[in-house]
Amino acid sequence: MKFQSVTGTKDLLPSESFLWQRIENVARSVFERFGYAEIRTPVFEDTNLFLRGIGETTDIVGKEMYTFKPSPDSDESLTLRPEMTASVMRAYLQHGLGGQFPVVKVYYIAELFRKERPQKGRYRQFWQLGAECIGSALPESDAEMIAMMMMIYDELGVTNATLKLNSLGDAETRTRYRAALRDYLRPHYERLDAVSKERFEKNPLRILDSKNPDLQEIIAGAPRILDYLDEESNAHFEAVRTYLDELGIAYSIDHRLVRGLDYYSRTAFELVSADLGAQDALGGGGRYDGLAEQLGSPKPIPAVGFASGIERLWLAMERANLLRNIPQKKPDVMLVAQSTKAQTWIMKTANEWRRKGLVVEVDLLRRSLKAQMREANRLGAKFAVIAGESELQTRKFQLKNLRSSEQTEVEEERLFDAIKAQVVESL
RNA sequence: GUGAUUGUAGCUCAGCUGGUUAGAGCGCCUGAUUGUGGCUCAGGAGGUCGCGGGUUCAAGUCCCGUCUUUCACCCCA
Repeated sequence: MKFQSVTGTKDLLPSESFLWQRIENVARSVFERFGYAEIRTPVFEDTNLFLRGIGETTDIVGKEMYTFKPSPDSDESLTLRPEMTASVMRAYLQHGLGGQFPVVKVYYIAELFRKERPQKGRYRQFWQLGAECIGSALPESDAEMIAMMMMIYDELGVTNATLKLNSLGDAETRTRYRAALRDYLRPHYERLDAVSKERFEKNPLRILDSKNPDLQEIIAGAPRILDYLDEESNAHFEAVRTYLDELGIAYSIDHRLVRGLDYYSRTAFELVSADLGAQDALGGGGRYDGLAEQLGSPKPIPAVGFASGIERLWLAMERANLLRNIPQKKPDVMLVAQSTKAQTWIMKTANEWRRKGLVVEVDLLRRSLKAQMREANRLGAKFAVIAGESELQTRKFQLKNLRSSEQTEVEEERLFDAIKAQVVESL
């Protein structure tokens, strides 16, 4: 084969696109019930936006971004977006949305790009659905964000998953905690693996994430960030928990759920699926009160958001057998022609009926009557109308119900209503 | 980026230690009724065996490279 899709990218074929649409429709429906409006931003941005927004030391910026120049001799550097939060905040600041609305609530369903080695549920071009709530520092917005995310999963039927919750406190909390964690780990330093040793200096919080079984004992004894929370963060966290309890949303505290970047604060959450492998995070999010300032805002702007990988959501639904029950739109009727003259009648009639709202199929290959009937059956059409010489003369057509196999003769002017009535009935 | 793994018809796969025209199921097409689907039966189309080198009298089968798939690591904002 001469051409194929590039490594880490995937085609969404017609046979399954309706499943994808189902996920999108459920998500949109929930977002809108929460009063969130869609935002669409360009797929590429000034590279500096992500350098500032994500942090220059991270792997993403270092090796996982698709960065390019608009022209060979340009000084400009552009990057395909590896995430949405920076873009949304940029748009918020650029258009002064905060000046028009005290709280801005937006959602997106967007494709993102990261140059990672592909594996299960992880592609180089992938889709996320997510939301950002900008302008409130209060726990109500955290709780609402989590509730919204959970409602989407719930309505899609994804229930075999655990919501993990933690609080990162404020910047000072993390400084104190990081110091405490290093103090704790220092006596065990020699027992750490190479990766953890490197993290010890760079980002000791990440050591808590290590999957190395030899380290679990050490990790289990590590101090917990929740014990280092400042008073306000603690109150905030308690409030979020109370709201979740009241809303009937189950969660488990996971003090190992951490985020390394400085603009994160307080609430962090993640939904982990039991049906997936190593890439088991379905979605997650948290509070990022420090991001706006990093992107040049003169004052801090509190915000909270979540994002969810659609490919992984898909995978989880597949594993849980949830994709099988999603109905596919089938044709209401197939118009079957038996001669060239009938072909003309069919073209004309199909067009009229489609205008009036029916889903009408017509054979485009001039196949035999038999083949057209077979096609009607394969497409799952509810009815077939057979038009041949005699029908055109008598203006009475054969109407066959392909479910019951009943066939009746119907006058031309009554055909549409006869089909319409039964199609509506069968829904 | 590291380590392993996969690649034969549209799809899922078989093909023993290298040996004649590469097979099956499903799907697709045609017919069994010159005006009718689903079931059954009978035919049929469809394959550069990922690609490029090499070894050999002979390679889908062995070797090397490359691309791709998958799994894990790194990382996951």
